[in-house]
Amino acid sequence: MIEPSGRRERKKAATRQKIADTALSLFLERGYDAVGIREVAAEADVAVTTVFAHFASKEALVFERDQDFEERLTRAVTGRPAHEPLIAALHREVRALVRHCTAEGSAPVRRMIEGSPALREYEESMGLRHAQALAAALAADPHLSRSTTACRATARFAIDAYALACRADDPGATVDEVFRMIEAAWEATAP
Amino acid sequence: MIEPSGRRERKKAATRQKIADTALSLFLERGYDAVGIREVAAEADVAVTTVFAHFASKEALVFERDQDFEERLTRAVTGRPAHEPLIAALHREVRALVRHCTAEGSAPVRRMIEGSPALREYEESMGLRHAQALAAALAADPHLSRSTTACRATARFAIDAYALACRADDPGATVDEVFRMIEAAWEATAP
DNA sequence: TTGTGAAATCCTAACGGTTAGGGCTACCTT
DNA sequence: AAGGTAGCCCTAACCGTTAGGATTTCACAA
Repeated sequence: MIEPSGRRERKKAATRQKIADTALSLFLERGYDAVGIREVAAEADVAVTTVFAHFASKEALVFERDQDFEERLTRAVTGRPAHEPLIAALHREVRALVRHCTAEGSAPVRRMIEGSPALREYEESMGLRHAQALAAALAADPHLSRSTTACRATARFAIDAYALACRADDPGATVDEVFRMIEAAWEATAP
Repeated sequence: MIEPSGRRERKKAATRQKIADTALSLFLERGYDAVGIREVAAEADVAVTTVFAHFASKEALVFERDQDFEERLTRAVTGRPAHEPLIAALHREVRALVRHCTAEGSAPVRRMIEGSPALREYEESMGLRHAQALAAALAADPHLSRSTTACRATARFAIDAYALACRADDPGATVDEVFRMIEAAWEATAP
């Protein structure tokens, strides 16, 4: 449990970042399917096994920030101001996440994801994991005495809102509309 | 566009069924990951390429009835009695589907699915496809003048209900509870 | 009946993601 | 300064999947 202090950690992080950057730029340049793992490794000047030491799969190279996403989502619940209603906090955070993923610079990445079934599928299954984490956060909140089922359903609904909005013509409006539905669903579970 | 009359169709269906049956029984016997496609093919006495002529992937061998599922779901909407409210019809159908998948004999299959990340992921992405089909059916219903977003969200919520219920301790109660939420969400979108 | 086209199947070889095995080097700790 | 180990490397392989092209089997019409 000791925190190793320095160079090794930095080098590891640098290697990871270099792999992710190299991969993304190759993917964007020539297409996700057209670039192989062996090629990514060669271009990043590491061994294939090193790539898989840092990323669990080829798809994971594209969703480097996965971890952040989940943390932001759960923190939006656990760390919200004492008086703020749950759904409002969730709504705000999901809106921010959607803005992030529909921002100017993200368009080519989004196009790439939509263009590859493997990536779409992977993104969905990430959403699943995030929904589970969120459901756990909801269930742990002492201010919300709701059933496990209500927590799980609400968590999935929130992820649905995100997924729908990222692909919608008007992402902002979509988030708002779906959250009006979620609000009603949540109210319906009040004890 | 001619309907070929008989033997060829029957033989093809028989081959398909034999492959699916062989695969499922091998998977249940020795574990999904421990059985390779080459082995399934050998045991079913067909070529590997024939397996893939009938099933798009190894996972698809397990979800043979995929097509039925989607049809039942959309038909529950498009074919409901003229007076029956949408959510009630959906609720009824999802409850039936859940009962089907939590029935006595399905337990080993469920266990196998839950035990393999690849299968869980595949099932989720099937759900996605079904949600899209369902959303299209909702959008096409002339009696429900709701926004595209409302239709898409409701479709995903319904699939969520199914997914949650299949894994819940009390599947029936879970379906009912989540559908109370969906009902409220749907009402909130009334024009 | 037989010839013809097409569908279903087969075989082989390969491709691409992924992992096991085992070894080397550089860093951290003591 | 020495030992231990984390991070990295190489090679060879496994497994799902597909391309290519040959072969069989059936449906249908001449």
